[in-house]
Amino acid sequence: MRIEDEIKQPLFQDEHQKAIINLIYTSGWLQLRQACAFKKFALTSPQFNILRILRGQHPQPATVALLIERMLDKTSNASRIVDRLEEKKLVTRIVCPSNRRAVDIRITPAGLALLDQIDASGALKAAAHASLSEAEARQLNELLDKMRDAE
Amino acid sequence: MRIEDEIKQPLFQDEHQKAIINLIYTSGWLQLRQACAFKKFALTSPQFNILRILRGQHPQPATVALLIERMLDKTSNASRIVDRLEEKKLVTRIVCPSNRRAVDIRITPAGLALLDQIDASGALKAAAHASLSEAEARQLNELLDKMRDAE
DNA sequence: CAACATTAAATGTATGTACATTATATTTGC
DNA sequence: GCAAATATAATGTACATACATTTAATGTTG
Repeated sequence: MRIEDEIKQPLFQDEHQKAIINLIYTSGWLQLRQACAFKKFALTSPQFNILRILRGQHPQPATVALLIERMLDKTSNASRIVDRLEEKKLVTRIVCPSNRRAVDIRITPAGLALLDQIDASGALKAAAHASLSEAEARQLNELLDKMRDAE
Repeated sequence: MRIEDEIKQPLFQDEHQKAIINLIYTSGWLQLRQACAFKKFALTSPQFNILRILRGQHPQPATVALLIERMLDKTSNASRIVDRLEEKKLVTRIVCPSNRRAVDIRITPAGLALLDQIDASGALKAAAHASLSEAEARQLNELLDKMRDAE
């Protein structure tokens, strides 16, 4: 369905304005689908993202600073998302011995097992393979990268 | 900059996965720019969106249900965003006389004046006219619309 | 080495999001 | 006409976001 019909706004100032609205709307649409997929595993999207970064580092630890650098939303509050993961025993937090200001965060075996389970469920694949061809997905990537080139 | 470099993840499962990540990342990037533009006017993005819908209705009122239908993020809690706008005297809330379950929400002259001020500042134009040509913006709109056609 | 600056994370506060529940008002069916 | 169903918004709770402030450790410089 065209964005005009989705949000019942028949007119936009121009194609750029429409693209902005469309982008934000489509991102929200996707994130809702993802959140729904994670819900079965009692995870939120940001929690999943942090777990995934930690798996990428495993068995090396990550600091909060590294998590922030790699997160999609750079300004979110990684400390408190790690709090939730720690409560669920999916990660551990240990003061870094070589720099006691930093904290080493590691994914636990339970965390790794949960990610495996999510991978196996195919929940993410379903959200990803919308109805674009590979060529169209590539074209979309190029346009988005270009869009962010503004200053 | 390519998404691989932005989030320092050199490899993706496939072009679709990458497009998903790229889309969510770019949407966040845009929303941050917009939020920054609104901050000068002491508004948040959802507050601005609701004010804009109310201006579209003016001088007719809108109900909460209508706001939800038109908002970009359909699941957000319109009631509480209207609370904030009411505190700032940018909107009024009056129980609808013909259906006392509903509430008529209207933008005030102060609200209209604020939107005019934001328009005049060109804050939104700057965020919108990223570095895409008109043809590219149109292509982006087509790809996004198509993407949402999944089931 | 002591005073100051910088770094790393945690915490505080206001706002927003997601979803369930509640409070009224209205409609519907008997 | 009244009980049950439905409609409409508000409220409660957990989590996340945005941004300022605080706490503590480490670096730097006179």
